[in-house]
Amino acid sequence: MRIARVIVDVPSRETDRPFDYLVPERLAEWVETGSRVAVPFGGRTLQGIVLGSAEEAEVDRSRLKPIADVLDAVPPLSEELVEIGRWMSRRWLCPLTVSLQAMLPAALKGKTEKYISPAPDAAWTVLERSVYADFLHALESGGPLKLSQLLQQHPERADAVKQWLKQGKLEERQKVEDRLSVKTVLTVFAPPEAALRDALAAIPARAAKQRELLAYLLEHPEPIAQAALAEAAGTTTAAIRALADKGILEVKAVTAERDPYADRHFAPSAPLPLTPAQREAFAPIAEAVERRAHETFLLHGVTGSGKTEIYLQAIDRALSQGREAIVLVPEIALTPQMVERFKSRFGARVAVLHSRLSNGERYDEWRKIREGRAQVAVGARSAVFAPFARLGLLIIDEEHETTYKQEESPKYHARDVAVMRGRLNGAAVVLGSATPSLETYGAAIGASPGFGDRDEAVRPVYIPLPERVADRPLPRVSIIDMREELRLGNRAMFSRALADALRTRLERGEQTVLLLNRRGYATFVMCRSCGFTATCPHCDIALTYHRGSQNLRCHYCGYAEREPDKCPSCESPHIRFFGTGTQKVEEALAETFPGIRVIRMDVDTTTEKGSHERWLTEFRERRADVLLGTQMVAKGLDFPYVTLVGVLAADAALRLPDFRAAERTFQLLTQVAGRAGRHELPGEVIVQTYEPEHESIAAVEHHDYRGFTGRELGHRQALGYPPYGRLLTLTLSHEQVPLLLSMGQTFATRMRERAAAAGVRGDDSSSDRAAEVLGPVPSPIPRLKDRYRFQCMVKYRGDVDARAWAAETLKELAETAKRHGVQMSVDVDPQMML
DNA sequence: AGCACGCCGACT
DNA sequence: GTCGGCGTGCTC
Repeated sequence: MRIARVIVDVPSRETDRPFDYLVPERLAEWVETGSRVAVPFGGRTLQGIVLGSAEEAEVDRSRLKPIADVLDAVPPLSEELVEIGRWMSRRWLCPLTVSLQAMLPAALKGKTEKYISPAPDAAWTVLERSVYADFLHALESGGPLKLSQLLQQHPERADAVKQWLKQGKLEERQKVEDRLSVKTVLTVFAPPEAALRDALAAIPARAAKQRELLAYLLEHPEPIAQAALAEAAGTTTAAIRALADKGILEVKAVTAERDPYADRHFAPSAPLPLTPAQREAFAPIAEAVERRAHETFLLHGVTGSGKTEIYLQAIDRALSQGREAIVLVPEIALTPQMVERFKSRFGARVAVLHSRLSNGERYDEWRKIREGRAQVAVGARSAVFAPFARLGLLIIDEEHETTYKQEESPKYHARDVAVMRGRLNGAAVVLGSATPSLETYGAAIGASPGFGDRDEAVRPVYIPLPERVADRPLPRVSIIDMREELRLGNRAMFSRALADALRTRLERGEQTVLLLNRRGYATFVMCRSCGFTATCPHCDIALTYHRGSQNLRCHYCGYAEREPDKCPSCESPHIRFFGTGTQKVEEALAETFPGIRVIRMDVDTTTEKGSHERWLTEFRERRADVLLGTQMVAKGLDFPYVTLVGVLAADAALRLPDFRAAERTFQLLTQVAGRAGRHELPGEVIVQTYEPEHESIAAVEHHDYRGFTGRELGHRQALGYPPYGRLLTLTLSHEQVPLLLSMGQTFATRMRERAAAAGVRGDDSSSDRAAEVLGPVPSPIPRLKDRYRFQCMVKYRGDVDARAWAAETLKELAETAKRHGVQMSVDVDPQMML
C-alpha cells in the first residue's frame, strides 16, 4: 500500500471524508483495510481507520503526511465490518467515524496523549535550573513525561511549560493510546526443581511457613497468582514476599486475562428433544443454515413455547459447519439465567458482551471473537458487530424490544444491521418474539411494506409457534376495572381480586411478580395548595423524589436538590410526593400483608454491579414472596413457583405522546403475563386498569395478538405511520429559542421545496401526500442541560427518498448551525417519540 | 473537534 | 508598544 485512505476520528460533517496518507516502508505490511492508525492531522495526532488504498492521492502529493503508527497487530475491523460502517452512515445519516467507532470496544477508542521531553540543545537559565530543579531532573532522567499528568499534579507549571514549548526548550510528541487499564496480577514464578530443593534445605526450620510454600511449589511448579498460592499453601503473602526478597522466588506483575465467568461452573447440557411444533419451526431455519443462504425468519412463538431451544439447535447447526453465530438479547434480559443456557450448551465457545462488563473485560471477550477462540457471541445491541469471519447465523431474541435502537449517534437499529450482515455473509437471520413489532410482523404476513432500507426491503418468512411446550396452557388473564373498585369504596393500590390472589399465594407458598409500569407515573413533587411542581432548572422536566438520599433529582442531567419542607412558591407546608413509585407499593404491601417478603427491583436497587443477579437468585431460591419492579421484571425471567402476575397500572404508558403507546402497552402486558405458570403450576394474571376497554388492554385477556395487531395496523395505515409510512426527526438545540425557530423553519421550507421538486406534494393539505413536514415544535423534552430543543418531523411514504433530502438540507444548514453553535441531530426511523 | 492564524482592548 | 481576547477556516 503506497497511499492509504483514512477516516480520522473527528465526528463532524466537514471531516466526514477520507484523507490520504503516505504509508511508510516500515509500516507497509501492517496497514490494511480496517487497520487502526495514528495520523498527524492539523497539528495534532489522531486515531484513524484505514478504508482502503489508492494509487494516486486526490490532492497534491507534497501535502501528504505519513501515517505515524499502526495501533493493533491485527486490524480490528474486517473488510466486511468497514462495509457495514459505510452502509450505516448512509442509512442513519451519521459521520463514518461514528459508525466505525461504534463497532469497536470502548477500549479501542484511541485517545491522544501529549508527551514532553527536553530538547537536546536546550539552554536552561540558571534561574530555571534552580527553581525547577526537581522537574528538570525528572525530565532528563525519566524520559518523556505525560503532559496531562504533569498538569494535573502541578497546575502552576502550565505557563512555564507552554513557554518552553514555544521557545523550543521542550519538545512535544503525541501518541494515540488505547483506553485500557491493563489489569495485572502478581504472579509467583518458582525456580527449577533443583534450585527449589537447595533453597528448601537452606531455610531454617523455624521459618515453617516458607518451608510449606516451597514444599507446595515442588508439587505444583507452574506459575501461580500470589494470592492463590498463599491460600493454597495455607500461608500469607508475607511469607511469599520474604522468599522473593531472598531471591528464591520471582514475583512479577502479569497482565491478566479477565474472565468474568471464570469462577462459575456451568453444568453441560445436551440438546432437548423438540416437540413436533418446534421441529416444524426449526426445519426451515436449519435448512437455510445448511444451504448457507441468507434468509430472514420471524419466529413468532408465544411465551413459553421453547424458542430458546430452537435457537440453541440452530446455532449447533451453524457451528457444525465451521461457522459462527451471534445472539442478541435485550440488555435487561441478559441475565445469568440466559447466559447460563448458552454456556452450558456451548461452554468456552461462548463470548458474552453486556454493559456491566468493564472496558477491559469487554475487550477480552471481543478479542476471543476476533481471534477465533469463541464461535458464539451472546450480547446486547452492540454484539451485532461481533467481529466473526465466518458468520452463519444471527438471532435477535425479543426482536420487538426498543433497546435494539440506539438513542445516541449512530442511531442504528440492530435488527437492520443483523439483516445486512446476514446478507453480506450468506447467513440466516432469526427474529424471535412472542409479540413481534408491527414492522416485522406486518412485513412477514404481507400486510405492510418490508422493513429496513428503502431499496432493500426485508420480508421475513413467518414461522408461528402458537403453543406452549408440554401442553401447558397460557395463564388466565383477568382485567380489573379500577374505576369500579373506587366506586365500591376501595381506594387502595390493590384491587380486591389482586389482594385475594396475593393472599392465596402467600398461603400456598407460591410466588408473585408485580409489575409497576412506571413510565408516566414517576414520583413527582406537587404543592397541594398552589399546584407548584418541582422541575429541573436546566431541563424543564419534573424532578423525581428519592427517598434514600432525601433529595429531588433530574433523571436527564443528574441535577439534585434537597427535599423541600415548604412550597418554594407559596410557602405552604402541604407539599407532597405524588405518584406510585415502587417504594410506595412496597410500603403498601408491608401494610396489607404483614411479614410479606418483597424484593424490589428498580433503578435504585440495581445500579450496583451484580445486584440485579443477586436479587434474582434470592427470588429463585424462594427467599421472597413477591418480586416487585418496573419493566425489568417483565422480560425473560423464568421461575417455576411464580403462579401470579399482577400489573398495577396497565394504562400508565397509554397517554404518552407516542404513536406506539398502544403497541408497547400490549407487548409489555403480554410479556409480563408470560412469566406466570411456565412450569407445572398453572398461572394467573391480574391486570389493573382505568381503561379496561382500550384495545391494547382488552386484547391481553384472550392473548389475542392477531386481533390487536390487525386493528392497530389499520390505524397506522390510515394515519400513514410506520410500518406504512416512514419517519425522520430533526432535533435542534441552542441556549436561545428564536434561532431554533428560524432554523427549524428553514429546514421545513427546504424539505418542502425538495418534495415539490421531486414531483410529490410536500405541504400538509394534500390527502395523498408522499411527504409531510411537521414543525418546528418544542421537543417532548423542551429543554435539556440549559439548551432549548425544537424538532421537525418528516413523515413520508416509503417510495420517496426523504433521507437524501434531509442529508442535502442539513449540509446547507451546516454553516449557519456551526456559526451560531446550534446542534443538529437527525433520527432516521425513530423508535421513541419522546 | 481543536488548533492556528488574524484583527482590536488593557497592561508592562 | 505587547499580550491576549475569541471569531472563522482548515485539517491529507
